[in-house]
Amino acid sequence: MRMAKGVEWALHTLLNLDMIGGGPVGSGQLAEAHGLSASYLNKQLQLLARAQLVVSVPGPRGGFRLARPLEAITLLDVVEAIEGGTQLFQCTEIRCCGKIGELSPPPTGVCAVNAAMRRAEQAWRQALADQSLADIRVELDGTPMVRQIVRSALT
Amino acid sequence: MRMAKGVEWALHTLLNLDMIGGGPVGSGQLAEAHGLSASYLNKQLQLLARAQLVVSVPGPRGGFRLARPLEAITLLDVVEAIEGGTQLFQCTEIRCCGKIGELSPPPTGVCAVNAAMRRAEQAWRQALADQSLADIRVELDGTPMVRQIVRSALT
DNA sequence: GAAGGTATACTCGGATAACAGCTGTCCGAGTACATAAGG
DNA sequence: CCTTATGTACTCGGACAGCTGTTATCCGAGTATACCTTC
Repeated sequence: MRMAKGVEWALHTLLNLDMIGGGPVGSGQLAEAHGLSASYLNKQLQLLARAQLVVSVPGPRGGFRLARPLEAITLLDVVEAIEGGTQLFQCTEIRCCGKIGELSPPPTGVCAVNAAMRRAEQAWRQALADQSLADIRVELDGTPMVRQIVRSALT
Repeated sequence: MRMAKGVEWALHTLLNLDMIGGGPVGSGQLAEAHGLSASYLNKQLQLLARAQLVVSVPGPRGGFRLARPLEAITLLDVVEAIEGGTQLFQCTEIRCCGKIGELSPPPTGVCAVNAAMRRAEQAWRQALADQSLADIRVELDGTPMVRQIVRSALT
């Protein structure tokens, strides 16, 4: 079980978009900034656009720009935009199959195993929702001249 | 991103092993209990045996039995036994690649994005570690005659 | 009748294919700009 | 000189292969049991 690489790409790219500020930036430039595949990064940016985290501008001088300030974008927003809203643990209801399933009466409540796993997953989602990209930007600002580097790399 | 199906199989199977109690049960019987593939469940049980959650008994009348009471088995134990101890978010250090990587000085601390994702993952692992299989058994005991059904299905 | 050896059947254990989803790439649709022609 | 039509180049957007990891299966190694032979 591993998170899609696109999540990492999206997070760094969103931070770069904020560092630049202003007009839209093409996926090609954003990819060169970190040595990524432009086409595949574009795919991830399309997912972010569908989730309304960025807005896409077609045509020359087009590209992507942030749809909201970083304060209004949580880690959960990005993860769900890239990965989709699916659950980590997907209950197959095997309690209803096989000999035990045949001998048991039709279950009424939620599977106890599923409930326990969802509780843990909920803690994860909550921790993701509690951190915004602005919080990460604060840590990044500790390193010197980040903004200048990003701006010179993306122009 | 989806958790391996084997985690669900392992959790239900561990609970069944406790309901039965006593002697070892073969993977074939455990698989029939929920209509699973015996060979593949056996693979998962081998992973549980390596993690010392169950002990395997070879030969006829052999099988698997719990190595510890359910109180001493957490959800995290099972997840890590099946999935391995790998992180959900694996940082590729793309901050060191591309134009930004070339222009930036060699980074000293941990990547801020990675740190934030690990914090959330830590919350998940903690929530998994806080729940033992005995807690799930308590919920299961609410449903009537679970033990009799499991025992009659596994004999 | 008892002891020992042997064959057997049943289990785990690991090595081997089949499938799905992530990863990466390509080409078409659409748009803003630049250019050139006409009034 | 200003306006307008047109061509062009650059962008997003979605459709198309490749590859890693999960899912599923099969066969060999090892052992307790049952049986048969022998004393």
